[in-house]
Amino acid sequence: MEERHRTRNPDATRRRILESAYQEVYRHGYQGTRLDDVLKATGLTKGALYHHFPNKQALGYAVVEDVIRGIISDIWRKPLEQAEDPLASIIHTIRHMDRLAGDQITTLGCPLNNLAQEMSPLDEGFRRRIDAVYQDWRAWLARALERGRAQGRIRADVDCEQVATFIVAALTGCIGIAKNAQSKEPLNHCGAGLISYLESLRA
Amino acid sequence: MEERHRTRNPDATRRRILESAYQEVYRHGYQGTRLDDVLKATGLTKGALYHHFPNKQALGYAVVEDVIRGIISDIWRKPLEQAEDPLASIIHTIRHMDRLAGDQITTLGCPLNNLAQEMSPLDEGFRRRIDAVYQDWRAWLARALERGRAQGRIRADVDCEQVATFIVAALTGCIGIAKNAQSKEPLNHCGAGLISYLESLRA
DNA sequence: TGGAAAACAAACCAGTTGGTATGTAAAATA
DNA sequence: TATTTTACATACCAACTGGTTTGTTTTCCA
Repeated sequence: MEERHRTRNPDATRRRILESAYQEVYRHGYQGTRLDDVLKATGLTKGALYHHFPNKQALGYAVVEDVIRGIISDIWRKPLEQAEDPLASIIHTIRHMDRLAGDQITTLGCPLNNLAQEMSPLDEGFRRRIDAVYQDWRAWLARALERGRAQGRIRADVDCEQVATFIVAALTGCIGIAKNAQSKEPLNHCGAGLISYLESLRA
Repeated sequence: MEERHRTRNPDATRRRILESAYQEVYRHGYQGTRLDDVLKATGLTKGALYHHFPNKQALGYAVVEDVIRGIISDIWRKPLEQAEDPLASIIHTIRHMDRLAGDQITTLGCPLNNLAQEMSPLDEGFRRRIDAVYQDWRAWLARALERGRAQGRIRADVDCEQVATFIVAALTGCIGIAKNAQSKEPLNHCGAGLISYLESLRA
């Protein structure tokens, strides 16, 4: 039986720090994130932070691996695995992106892409961890597309790996456009282009 | 007659600072850019910097308006205006992106997108200036597409504005993927998806 | 049950960084 | 030519920021 601690709960503390760090990084970027601000939102102090993480970099790495990866997974992995018509599922997710990913997607963009564009050229550790999430994301898409192709719903000549890469790229680009415009409209406007491309893959 | 000053040339000094600032911002982001580093590359000092720019923010704004805008214009504006077959011109530019935009495009990404993703949610002044460049870029593409449609080279049912937006988004996304992978391969791999979409617009 | 280890809090520190005050030589101007 | 203005250089500073040290209270375990 799991025992409930009222006064201390290190796992929950770690998660509180991580969640706050994620929000700060999402809003201000990694370099723009101040550890004092991360802590202010939790009510904790430096002692707690440096007990759970050796330094700011390790906290940033953990945000990628423990928070952002889970967010992408929630939106894409399960729906794709369970979908009867994979292509329809992909299109559905793109169409309802703002609802599925939260309002912040329009104003703050894709948290994975944000970190990728900021940190990939600066820190190889970040780059590798971010790339691992992208690889997972592409793999979930590619496997779903292959299933659709095996079902005969998708054209036989479609290169599923390439299409998966393009979907990730194009969708990321669309979200980025919406973020810069600070409006939902371009996300739908631009997503329509991606969807029309996807429709063209139908058998 | 333009007189050549050997000892002082404020316009050239301003441009040296701007060019160096562009490189630093391109490499480290705006928040990651240190004014001392910008100056180190020029051999100038704070006195020169703060004579030409009131503060770091104004320098950042000038990088968008005076440097990045020119780079995008060089790559897209003239080729599109002069192209006989606009769609072929677009595809050509995408195919030879690494040559046209320089090697840095693979390792450092799109300078406009970098700043957009970092600064749009943080600074309205940045956002507006970046958005103005995006609007120009889309307009150049949309006008070229309309010309192609009028020529009968592009399908009559194509929404040129929407396609232009999608091209910008998808290409930006492709460059971002290549940057995170730190390799040219995904740029071509991913650009192929965009090109196959563009081919489908042919009449 | 008592000592060790874990989980924090609080105060502090040194390096960094955008910005400023002051000085000075070259150009423009009157 | 005298004077003002421009175009910088130099030295300096206050605020910020990641990280450390020390102290205290729980929790674990032998």
